[in-house]
Amino acid sequence: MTDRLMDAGSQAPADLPPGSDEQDVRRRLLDAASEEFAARGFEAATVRDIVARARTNLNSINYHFGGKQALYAEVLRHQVALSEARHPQRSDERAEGAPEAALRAAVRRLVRFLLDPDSLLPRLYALELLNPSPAFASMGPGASQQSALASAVQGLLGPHADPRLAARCVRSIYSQCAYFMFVRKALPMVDPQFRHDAQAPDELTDHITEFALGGIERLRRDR
Amino acid sequence: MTDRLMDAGSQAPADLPPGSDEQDVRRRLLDAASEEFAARGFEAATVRDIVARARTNLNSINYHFGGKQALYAEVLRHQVALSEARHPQRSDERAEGAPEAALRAAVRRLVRFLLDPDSLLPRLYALELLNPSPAFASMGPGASQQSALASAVQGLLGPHADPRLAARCVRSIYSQCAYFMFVRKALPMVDPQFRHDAQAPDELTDHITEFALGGIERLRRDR
DNA sequence: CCCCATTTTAAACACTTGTAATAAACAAAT
DNA sequence: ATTTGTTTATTACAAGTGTTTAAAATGGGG
Repeated sequence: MTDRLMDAGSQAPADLPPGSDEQDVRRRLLDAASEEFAARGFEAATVRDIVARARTNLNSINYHFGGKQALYAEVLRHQVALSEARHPQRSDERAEGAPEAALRAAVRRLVRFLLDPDSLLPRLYALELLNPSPAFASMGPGASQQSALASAVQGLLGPHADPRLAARCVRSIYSQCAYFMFVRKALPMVDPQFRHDAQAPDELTDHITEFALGGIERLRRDR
Repeated sequence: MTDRLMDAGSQAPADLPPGSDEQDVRRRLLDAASEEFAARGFEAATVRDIVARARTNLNSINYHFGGKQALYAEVLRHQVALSEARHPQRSDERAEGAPEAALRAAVRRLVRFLLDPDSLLPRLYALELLNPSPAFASMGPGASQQSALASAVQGLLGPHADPRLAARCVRSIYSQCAYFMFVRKALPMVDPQFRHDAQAPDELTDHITEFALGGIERLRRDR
């Protein structure tokens, strides 16, 4: 009956000394589950595969997290935190400089995040977008990503622009980046000539930025 | 032992008279499976739910199609054929007229196809893109959709344009359309202000076309 | 040393899955 | 009317699922 959630206060302040004794299994479980969920999706991923990858027993998930669903929710939170640490909001994105630079910075951050081969979040996020689960709300559906884009677009369109036009432009840019989040796995089949080099993110950033600058400029003139 | 595939020659020429006697169950199965696969994905969809929806028995799938996978492959082919009938390649898309008109026509066709609420293909296609199955190749991964776009972009960029630039522009346009194919289900959560009216496709077409014309024009000047 | 809370194992459970085996119903032709 | 080939219906099965139960091990304070 001693729920795992209750001893967080009794042991949390002193569980680091033994080299992450308590956190060890939990961490391994979190990592293994992240990979399984990202690779196969929530339903297709099995608790047996997860515990095998984490080198622990079948009951661990229920003991440490309370079930498969709770583990999944924790995985989402964990990966969001991880990704936010790896792609911090840089200071120059909100800067007052040229709107073109702000747009380029926002696009670059988005592209790097979505193409980061070491992050499992884009895949998990894409799966959730295609098939939203109750845990989706906890990810704060990409609002932070689009906010930087929104202010840059606002700067380019001018303060008196139609907000709906601005929203459409933001979506036009965001969708070009998000595309790779969705088709990553099928990219060789649908876009065989796409090279996944180290410089791919920068080339992509340049193209999307220029394309967007042209599109925004034309729509601004059209009124 | 009498395989269903063998009597296609012996009964096919005379199975229509009794009001689609033979085709009836098969058709119902195909329709039910299309909806289940589109709603839940291949693995999550169960043969029991499918046969229940088709108002037939559990063995029908194995008898008429030979298994769940074969049924799925048939569903993909069926839906592709259905969609191609509903969205025929119009003659003015390849016309020699103004490249702007060609682009607008290609975008319009793409948007209408992807936003068609009565077609299950976009969902099935999105599922396959996110998680390609062996049956994915049989869909001819959207090549026909992008070819119209490609020729329009080519016409706008000029005959001496860098083919890689043209490919990037095509992808920029296609991704803006495909975005809705992926996020349709989560649209209320990620884009609450998007109205799914009857005129939504046309507004979308206009915006994407103008945005793309501006982007292409800028990239053409950039060289 | 021993008790006790915590954690780890291991086994079992109840349920669902796709498919195979088998039986029943049906329709048409001899 | 009976036989034959085809379709439908029912049942059974083996494998896999998440979860529960209960036993074993662990590791510090009394």
